[in-house]
Amino acid sequence: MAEIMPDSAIRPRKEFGKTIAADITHRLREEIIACGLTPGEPLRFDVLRERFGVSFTTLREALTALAAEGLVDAQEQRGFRVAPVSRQDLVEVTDARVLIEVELIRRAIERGDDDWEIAVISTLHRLKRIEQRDPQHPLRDPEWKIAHRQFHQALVSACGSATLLAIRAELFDRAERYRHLSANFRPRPRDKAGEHQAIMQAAISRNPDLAVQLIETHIRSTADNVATYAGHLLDAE
Amino acid sequence: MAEIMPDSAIRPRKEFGKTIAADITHRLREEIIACGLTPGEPLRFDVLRERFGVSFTTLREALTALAAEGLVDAQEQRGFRVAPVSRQDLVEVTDARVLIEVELIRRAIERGDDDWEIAVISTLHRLKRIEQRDPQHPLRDPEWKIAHRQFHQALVSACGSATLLAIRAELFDRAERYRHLSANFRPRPRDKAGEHQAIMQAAISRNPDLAVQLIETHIRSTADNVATYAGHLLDAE
DNA sequence: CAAGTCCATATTTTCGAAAATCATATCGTT
DNA sequence: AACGATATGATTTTCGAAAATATGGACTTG
Repeated sequence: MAEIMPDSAIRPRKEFGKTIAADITHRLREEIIACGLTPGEPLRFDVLRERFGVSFTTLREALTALAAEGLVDAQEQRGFRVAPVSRQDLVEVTDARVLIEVELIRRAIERGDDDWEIAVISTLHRLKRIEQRDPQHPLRDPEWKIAHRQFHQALVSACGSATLLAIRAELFDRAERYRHLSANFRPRPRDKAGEHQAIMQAAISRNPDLAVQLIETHIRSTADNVATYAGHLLDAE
Repeated sequence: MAEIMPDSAIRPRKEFGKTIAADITHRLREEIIACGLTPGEPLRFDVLRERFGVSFTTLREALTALAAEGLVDAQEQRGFRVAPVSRQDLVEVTDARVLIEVELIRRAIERGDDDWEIAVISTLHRLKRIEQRDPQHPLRDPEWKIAHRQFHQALVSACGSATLLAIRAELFDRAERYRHLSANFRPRPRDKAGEHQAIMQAAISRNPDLAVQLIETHIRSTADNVATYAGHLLDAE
């Protein structure tokens, strides 16, 4: 009973954005990234309308925006569906991330000022504190996810290019969905805390070559993990 | 009289996409790229509605999609406007294009097969034929624009990453808008035909280092040209 | 039995009215 | 006159009904 009750009854209309459409976009994005909606699953208006308590039009706007981000697949005249996953797509996202993130970390190390250093250090600090709380399943902890995202965001924030940062953010979201996909099957997270610490130190000590190498390894090994433990989900489509 | 008449009276409803929204998105995109709409100009629903003969909702969907592409600026609760231009943005777009296009041309040269070679050669051939027709103002010729776009697209098409190709396409559009911006003030186009020919030959003869160098020069010199001849428009904002 | 056609239903897409929000002008107060 | 509050008009945003399109099943035909 309570599950079927529309959100509008228990939730304020606008949480994240100033418009309902922006709000729904945000909530749908989070849900797709967290694999609360299965990759490839059709996104029917009736269902979503009931769920979020908004109109056709507003939903359409949100879905259109997410389609542009690559999290939703728009099939003209045949509706929308959650973007499918595949080995090929995982490889593409991983390669694109490495290409861009490597460049951005170089620029950030070159240009970063005191504020940047402080942001990197403090976001890592918060991430570590949250990790102590529940070292088992970090991806299930919304706060860990936010802190993790903010640490990686802080690392490259001083790169000087809003354009590349926006592209990076989209790719990060798409990669995070794959991490969630494999989270249930992964035996135990590897030593991420140590990796983050090493990346932070390479960045703060202005060692671009080391930072780049650590970041690339970080991204690729995460993707390898996904391919290993969620392989059956990637081939099924 | 005839100018004020809505498009719906003289134009089929759907030209490019299967849905009206996709169609409007396409037409608005072309118009923004061609600077038929001034950078920074507010995009009022009443005006666009009259012009394109569609409803609020459909327009909103198109504008949302273009906002995700970076051609439109969405100001929540205060409508949309054509994305502003600036020196900073031009530099960012140029740098991002170089970063990505250089990588893609390398991959394409490595992986391209016979079909790729044929596509590169034939798109260049068509571009040259069109250039002979009207060597004065290529950017004003819609066919030249399409051929030019298709040649550059063909060059990287064999890179193997749909993800990076999509990002590249967005950046290409944003850069093309800057070319249009300066087109009216540029005294005379430099030897683009020769540059394209050289790039084609470097690609077909599988010389990645040369191709990369030529592409980077091609992109940067075009951007420099824009900065020179449209400088007054970039500072004004 | 395969393949095509037509119809009924499910679903998406589009529309214009209505609600919400913002921008501007007006007025009153200090 | 300067400032803040408030009302008014302009504009965006949201909604649910209506139109358009796709889907699946029953029926015919070769």
